[in-house]
Amino acid sequence: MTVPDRLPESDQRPARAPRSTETVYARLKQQILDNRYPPGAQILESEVATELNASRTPVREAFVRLQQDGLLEIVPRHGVRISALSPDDMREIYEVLMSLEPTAVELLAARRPDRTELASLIEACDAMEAALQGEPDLHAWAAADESFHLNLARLCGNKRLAAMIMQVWDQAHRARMFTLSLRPLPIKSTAEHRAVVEAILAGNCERARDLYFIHRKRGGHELTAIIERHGIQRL
Amino acid sequence: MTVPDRLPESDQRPARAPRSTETVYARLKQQILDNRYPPGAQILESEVATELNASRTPVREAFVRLQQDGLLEIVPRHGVRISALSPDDMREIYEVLMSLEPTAVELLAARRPDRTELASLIEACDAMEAALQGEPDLHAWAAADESFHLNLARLCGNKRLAAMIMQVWDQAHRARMFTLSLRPLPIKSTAEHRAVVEAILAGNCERARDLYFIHRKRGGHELTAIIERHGIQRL
DNA sequence: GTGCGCATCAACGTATACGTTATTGGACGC
DNA sequence: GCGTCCAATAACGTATACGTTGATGCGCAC
Repeated sequence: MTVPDRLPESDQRPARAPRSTETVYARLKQQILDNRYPPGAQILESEVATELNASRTPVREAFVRLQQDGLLEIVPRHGVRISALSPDDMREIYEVLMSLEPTAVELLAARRPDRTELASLIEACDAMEAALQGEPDLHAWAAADESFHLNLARLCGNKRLAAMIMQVWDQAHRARMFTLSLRPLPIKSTAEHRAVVEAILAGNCERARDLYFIHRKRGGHELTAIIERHGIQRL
Repeated sequence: MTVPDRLPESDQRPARAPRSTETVYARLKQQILDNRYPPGAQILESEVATELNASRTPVREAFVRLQQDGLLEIVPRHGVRISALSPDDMREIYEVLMSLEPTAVELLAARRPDRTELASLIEACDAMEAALQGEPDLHAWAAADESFHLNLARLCGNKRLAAMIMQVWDQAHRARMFTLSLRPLPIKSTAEHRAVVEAILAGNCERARDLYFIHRKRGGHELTAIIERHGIQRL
């Protein structure tokens, strides 16, 4: 162990060979989110390794990261199991989001951003509205919704907060996709997003926070209602 | 026929061999929190491996987990560097805690727990008060403080929320220890903890949440004031 | 037919080997 | 003297080998 006098400056390197671990992690995560590995599925290290043309070592490393992301569980000597969300898990996730996301909105609003800085949010609102014009395109709407929330997290100026929001957001991704066609048309939700952006632009932190909290709370209620109505136990 | 979950308490059956990865992770984490590896320090996989009598494989796995905990950074081809907290990191951490911990208090209060359920919190309050009687024992106080907050996270009934609180709490551990002797005697802080417990017992969710928020906010201000006053850039 | 026990095996957990890359020190030229 | 280039080396990233463990299936006893 050495303690350098100065921290090494973060110089940008020209080109860096992409690490296998990174590829495996990204692709596995994508496949889990896309439901290609359904919840409850058991996966073997060697299967993934051969499928992704890698050895078990980077696969294991990716598994460890995905476990901390809450997307799978490593069961010793049994391989890994893709996490399934119970209704109770959904409650937890929405409680966390109801805490973190309004805070993110408040922090963002307090910085008094102009329209330029909020471009990604405004575009997402536009895209949500466009997706509901005429024949509704629910997947386009969901993509815009996701973009809105991820950009909100990014813009809040707190990397830890952003990372935490994205983490639980990813955990709930499959559930959102699943309930997408079961919920009422998200017209109100779309309007709420727009209202939050306007409140931020108006510099009204309190209002932005409250609007967002209500939005999140309603979304959570809608989701849990669907889950209960359909008696879904695992997703 | 199902096998009992728990092994017999007598040591007739040897306990399941703990995995090396787990040991390495736990010991490394402890050493980082105890400041045995100071912030900014560069560590080599092979050093840790020989020191802990393990091979590089479990060490790498522990590194990956510790990186996601935010306690170190893996710099490709350069080993790992123990994370150093900037004043900005402290801001981030306290913003997160100011969001999550009041939520945890509110959730706990909403469950209307009795004194028995809150025993660990009450004991922590007692311990904090005891540590300030006569000659103040700051380390004992800090341990009780830590116990209070971790138990609060545990009791709130939301595992994800608890894990997130503990994660950032650990990140700030060294900073708290460092500033322990620089801050005023935590008499007020101790009283605030007690007040929160009383509000929870009284079933007053709003009050419990608000009290806690104020407590956390004051703690954050104290810490940042110390950091600024001493011109600390990295800790 | 049922249940217990042993053997076989599959998959993991860990160790180690190998190739790659970035750094460092020295030599050479200016 | 100083800067540049090259070679040696250290450390990582990945692959692979090895031992361990829990599971599965078959046979035998009852």
